[in-house]
Amino acid sequence: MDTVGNTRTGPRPGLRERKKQRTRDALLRAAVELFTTRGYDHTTVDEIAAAVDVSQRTFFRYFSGKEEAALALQAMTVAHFVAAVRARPAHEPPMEALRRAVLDGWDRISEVIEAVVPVELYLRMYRVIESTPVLLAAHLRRSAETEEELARLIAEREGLDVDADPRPRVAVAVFGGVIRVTERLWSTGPDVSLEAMRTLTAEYLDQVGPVLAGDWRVR
Amino acid sequence: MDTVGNTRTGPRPGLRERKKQRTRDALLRAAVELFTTRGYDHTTVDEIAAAVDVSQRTFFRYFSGKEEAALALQAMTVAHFVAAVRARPAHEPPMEALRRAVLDGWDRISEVIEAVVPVELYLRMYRVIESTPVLLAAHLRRSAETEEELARLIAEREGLDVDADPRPRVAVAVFGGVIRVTERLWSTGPDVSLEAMRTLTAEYLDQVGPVLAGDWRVR
DNA sequence: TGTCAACTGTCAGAGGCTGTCATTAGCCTC
DNA sequence: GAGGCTAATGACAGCCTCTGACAGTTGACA
Repeated sequence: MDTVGNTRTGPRPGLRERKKQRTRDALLRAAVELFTTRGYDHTTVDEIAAAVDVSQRTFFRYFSGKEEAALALQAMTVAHFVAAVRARPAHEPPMEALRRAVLDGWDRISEVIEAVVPVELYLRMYRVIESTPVLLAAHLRRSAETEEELARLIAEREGLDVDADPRPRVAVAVFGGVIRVTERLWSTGPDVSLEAMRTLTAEYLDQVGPVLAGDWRVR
Repeated sequence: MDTVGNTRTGPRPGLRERKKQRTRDALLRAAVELFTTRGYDHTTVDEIAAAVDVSQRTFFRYFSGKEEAALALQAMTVAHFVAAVRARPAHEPPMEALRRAVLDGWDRISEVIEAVVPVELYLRMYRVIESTPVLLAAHLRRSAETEEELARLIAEREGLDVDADPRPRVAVAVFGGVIRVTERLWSTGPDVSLEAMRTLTAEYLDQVGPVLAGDWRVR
């Protein structure tokens, strides 16, 4: 099964495969639905399984744990983001490529998510993640893994050795740091629209340069 | 009780307090000892409690969970780092203050840690954290909290409003991003000496400027 | 010294997660 | 289309983390 979970392509699979896909989708939907209404901590795996009329054991055959179910939607968008970076023209400077890839990602998010759940639900889940300590922690760890992948990707683009030249990892770390700030501000702020996320991201990325200039008091 | 755990100052406390401190230290030592030898996942709370001859319930009265015990040493050094930033002279530019505070932190780490466990054990524990998914996740979440605290601190230094001016948060995010890269490289690399950590940190922080310059191929 | 409050141990139980094994249900061949 | 093969599932049993409740113990302090 596709780890990321919802790539529907190729020839029509057999009944068995279709059934599995349906079960997984149903579990994911039920989980997100419950998480966003009752909260992550107040939702038990038994409840999720019961909502889909499946045994608890089966839930754990589709998801490595409660956590994975909660982060599955995120994983999908992240995968598309990485693909977008990979697709950027080679002549773009690294930071520029990363910047355009995220902003593009936010623009295309509906296409990716809507196949499984309404985007609105995805946005609500995003806030659950940000406000639930264990989920935030897991999310940050995954972000670290993504950063490693991106660093290798950037190094390749620029014809560098990731383990010899610090710049790819530093670039991605700087970028990732800013992205995480915007994620948190957006999810705790008043305007949770996609447009707000876009402008916030762009605005904050623009601040990296000024920040390095020593004296901030002169604006 | 002090959350960070091991600030021994002020007048000599009563027998009860001293006993509590001893129990906590013993639990922490036992935990770290077991984590670094058997590994975090293969150590149960029962084993830690048994090693100190205390009930499992008591362990949970001193630490909110297994995780907190594993990150307690880290928490101590982080607290000292934040204090160091606070102590930097006001005329230093933000990034400079942060940089000097970390490097200072590494220099003084023995003074902070040695009161509880040998530094060597601390360094080994550091690597356990970095190589244990759940611990790394928790560590990253705490780092995010620290960043928020630092952002407020920097904003205050510079006479800015954290919620109005993006720069404090961006600065800290950039800094934190680089620090985390060095942490990971160091803990997975061949040379785990303190000196290696110091030079790695300095070297990588120096790369932030160059990274933002567009064309990397011209070195 | 006796009372109070803090600390501890014991017990019971919820919830996440795993191994095992029997049963069910697609799939494929003859 | 009957039967064998194998993947998927359900049903337990059990480990581990963590919490609440209650009773026993031990410093602190008048």
